[in-house]
Amino acid sequence: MAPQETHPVNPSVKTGDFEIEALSSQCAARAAKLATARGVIETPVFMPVGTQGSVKTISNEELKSIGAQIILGNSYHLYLRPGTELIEKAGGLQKFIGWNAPMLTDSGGFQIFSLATLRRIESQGVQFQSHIDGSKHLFTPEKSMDIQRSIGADIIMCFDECTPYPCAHDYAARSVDLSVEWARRCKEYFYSKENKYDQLLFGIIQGSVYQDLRKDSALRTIEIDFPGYALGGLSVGEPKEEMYSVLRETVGLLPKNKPHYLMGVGMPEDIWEAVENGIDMFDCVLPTRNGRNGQAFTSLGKVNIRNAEYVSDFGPLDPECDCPACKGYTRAYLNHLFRAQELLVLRLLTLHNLNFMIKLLKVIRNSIKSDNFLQEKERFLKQYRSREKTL
RNA sequence: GGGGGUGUGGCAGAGCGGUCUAUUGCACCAGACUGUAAAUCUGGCGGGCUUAGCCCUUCGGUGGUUCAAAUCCAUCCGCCCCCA
Repeated sequence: MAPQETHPVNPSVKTGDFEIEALSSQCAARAAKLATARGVIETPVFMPVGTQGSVKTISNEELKSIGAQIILGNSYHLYLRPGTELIEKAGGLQKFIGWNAPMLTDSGGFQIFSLATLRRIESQGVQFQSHIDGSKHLFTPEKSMDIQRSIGADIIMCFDECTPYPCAHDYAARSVDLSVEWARRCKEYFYSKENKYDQLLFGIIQGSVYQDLRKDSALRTIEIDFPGYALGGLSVGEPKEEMYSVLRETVGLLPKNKPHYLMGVGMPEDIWEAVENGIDMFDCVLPTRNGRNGQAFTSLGKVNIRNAEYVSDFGPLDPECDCPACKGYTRAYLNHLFRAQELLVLRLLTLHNLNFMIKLLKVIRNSIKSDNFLQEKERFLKQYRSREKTL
């Protein structure tokens, strides 16, 4: 394969184009195509998370084989290791890891939440103490832009503060001010330099679970103007109803002709709910992390493959699934592998879960195009919840 | 034949007079995980009940000493090591 000399944008498609193919007549769901420098993404889409430049346990070929269109990387983690210098030397992250398709990087904003004990928010940015060696690193909006420019993903995110749950209203309000100001700085700084990889910079809406703050954040972020908008600070521990209620009130405020990305979500039921309200893009660690922890998402609900009930269950993990784990192996064997701590099971469950999510989004997309989204949602959820344990 | 050691809950292994249903690890049984500090974490793990508590039964067997024994004594049974 010949190395790419410049960014491989297809000259016939303008990066950032968001072509809506179908709108549901029943709700705000839509099916669309988003053009990025390294390819067009069909939405709604699920994006596997590969924090350190790798979707844990899964090869690029396998990702392709299950239909992954775009994967995530993370600024904080990749900046610490292997470092932006090396990634630049390699010709960008995609070349470095051998993924010749779209990528998106998170800004480090989530680490403000997840590494709360290892950082301090200051006026200019956030002082992180490396979880690897304890060294200190100041992340500013400008720094995050520099990192993400070096990494070179097709979609990059504004540096924001992902607030925790619960979060007091006045804190959340000040945090919205901060994230809006940072978004302004991100945009200004990012476009002050050459956009070498033709990257798309998305803005992020915050405001915790408060509708007034969400609205304020949305309007002010839209005012700055980005090619795409994300909802952040959700699925951080709040009750589902809180998240759903924010979705109902906030997604409608976003420009209809631009992609809507719900960060960090999620569970199958959350994804239906979000698409119904107009979300186009999702990322979540659940398929990969839960897979490694023995939990599979199946058409019949969640399955903890470690459990005793599967010791001699010689059926497939998910009878409706066509993934390698379901086609070639039994629940009993997967259970055995998990008990014996054989690494194969981590790969098989991860592959299955990712396949499940990607296929789910395909089903959702098709249901929008055939305009029976709500019926499909009901059908899916009924089956998905059919074996839920009732007490 | 002589000498020494040891037997604890599924396994390994602490405890060596009261605070012991008995540390810990493994195994086992469940649960959690949502822009990844995660192949991780949490809970349970003798029996029963009116289950944030109460009752009963456990530390090879038996019998003692003691107000009180997994812990001390005697004896029986089993296992291990060294010398001959």
